[in-house]
Amino acid sequence: MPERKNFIRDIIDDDLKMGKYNTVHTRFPPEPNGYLHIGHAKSICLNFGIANDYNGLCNLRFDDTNPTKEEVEYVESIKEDVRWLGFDWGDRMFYASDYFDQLYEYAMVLIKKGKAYVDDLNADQIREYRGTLTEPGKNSPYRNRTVEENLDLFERMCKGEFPDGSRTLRAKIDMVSPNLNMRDPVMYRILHATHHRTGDKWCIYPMYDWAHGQSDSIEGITHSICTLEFEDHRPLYNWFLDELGIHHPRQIEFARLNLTYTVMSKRRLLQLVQEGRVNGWDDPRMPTISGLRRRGYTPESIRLFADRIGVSKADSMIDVSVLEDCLRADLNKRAPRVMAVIHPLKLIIENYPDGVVEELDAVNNPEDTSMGTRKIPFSKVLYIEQDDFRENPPKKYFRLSPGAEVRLRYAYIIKCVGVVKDPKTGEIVELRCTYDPETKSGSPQSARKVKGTIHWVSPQHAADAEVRVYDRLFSVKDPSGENWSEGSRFAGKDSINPNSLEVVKGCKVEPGLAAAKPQDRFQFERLGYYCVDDDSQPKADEPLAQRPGNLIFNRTVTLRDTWAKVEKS
RNA sequence: UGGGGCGUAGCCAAGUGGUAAGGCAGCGGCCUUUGGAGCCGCGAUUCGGAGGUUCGAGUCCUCCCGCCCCAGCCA
Repeated sequence: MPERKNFIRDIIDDDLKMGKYNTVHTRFPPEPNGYLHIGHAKSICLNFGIANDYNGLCNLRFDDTNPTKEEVEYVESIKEDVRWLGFDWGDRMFYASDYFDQLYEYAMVLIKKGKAYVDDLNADQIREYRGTLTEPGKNSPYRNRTVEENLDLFERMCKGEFPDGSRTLRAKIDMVSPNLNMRDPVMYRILHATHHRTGDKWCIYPMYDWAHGQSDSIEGITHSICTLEFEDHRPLYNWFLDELGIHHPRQIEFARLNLTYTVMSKRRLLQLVQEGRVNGWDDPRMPTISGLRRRGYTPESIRLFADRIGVSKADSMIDVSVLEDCLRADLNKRAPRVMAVIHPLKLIIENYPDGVVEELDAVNNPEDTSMGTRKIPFSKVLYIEQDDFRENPPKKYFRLSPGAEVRLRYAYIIKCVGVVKDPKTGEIVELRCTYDPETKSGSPQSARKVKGTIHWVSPQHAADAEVRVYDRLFSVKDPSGENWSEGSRFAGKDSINPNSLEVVKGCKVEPGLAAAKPQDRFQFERLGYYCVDDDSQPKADEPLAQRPGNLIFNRTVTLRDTWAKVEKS
């Protein structure tokens, strides 16, 4: 299989060669406190991808050490997203909470070794004692309690004898270490909170730093891949593992993903949801996996993206165009072509007989002829895209204009012979055209050169649809740099794109689309890729055929539009 | 100004002492019944900078500059 080389694989190759490990076992360890986003997808593809390529295994583990922020809704969504992306954790779905008992035993080991102590300092005092980046910390007055006293106090913490925040269990390391993580980090805090899995069994909960490395160790992880900000924590994880004398995974850090015109922190995404900036975690404008899915992205396109962007330790900001191109590359090969008119303009073919309907042949996918052909109805009255007509065409405009000829895709060559306007508003309401009967698609005369080809739909046969035209959520490249503080109304500072969603009703799509189901993806010829939104789902008691006006498409991504570029310049 | 990282084209990213891959974006052209797709061509005398080692340096050494992360009882 094609392996993408990167520094992580180099390290693994080396470890394998040196015999440090003889298998590869990775894990994807999300905290169930929000929905997964495209940045997590990078990590998922990395971890599961490496496991696959090295014939190893990858676990799914929920790092659920903070019951105040975690919910089952999130664990369900995470499982769905990982599965949807195409990865399988087999029977290896774990929770850090599975290890709470073991972690407690490990803590006892450290206490008995004199390497951990119960501290009575409160949060503020701990901060004061910690020192700063440039000043050393100082020892807590409780640092030298006896093992017996620590054992007793820790057991009582666990039994619930003390209120939240009153005491902690701390590792006894080095209060003057230049690495703040080594200044006697907190291992346990008292939290009388109900955990989504362990209920009220515990009222002390392990800190991430205390749980993570040991969880990896317990699972026999060989390569613990995480993001850059944990680089400073590695010495601490190593210290715990060494003091405990247990299996030692190798931690490797990589740079997290940043994408232009969006944000990638769960905190910001949560804020967007809570402030009603978007319609939930799966809003098609969100960079969440569920949002991308609803938008019409495919798992293949996301995996391709992960592959293309690579992995390194350099902070980076990937242009969304890379993501969009991955999608186009995938959908171009697979999406059935279809004709749809989003902003209809009526067109009458004056010399076409009344009442006649022709069934024309159309190719379902020129990139894949095995997808066959279909029939589409053609008649005297048609709709075309408003943008495909200009009364005063600019230079190089290949479409329809007064006196000009254009090809109707799969049909005939027509010529515009008249423009009908609303006498009051001056708005163009109808085009009068003539067609050349000799130019029917496939006939010898149809080979005639015409500048442009446009798409169309026969309204008397068409299905009605609503189209949700999505654009980027933010209008600035790096919205994380904006002021997100409460009350700052960052939307008012032009950082949120006011046109990120345009709902267009009264669109006409070719008749076959009436049978489309949610999540089906199509290419609307000459426009872009669209997918059927979940809102199209008929009510439970409503037959699929009867959902007038309830066919909703999301614009996933536009086609490359070289004309748009030309016109702009 | 403590500690940990990172600097190769507009954005990513290969490169592991032997003469700068690839992708996206951009720009030309060809082709086309999607202004789609496809195809062809164009960009780094130079790798943050300056010195040094070497026959030879993006790769090794020294110094300097810039950017990111760390002072949660979050993860």
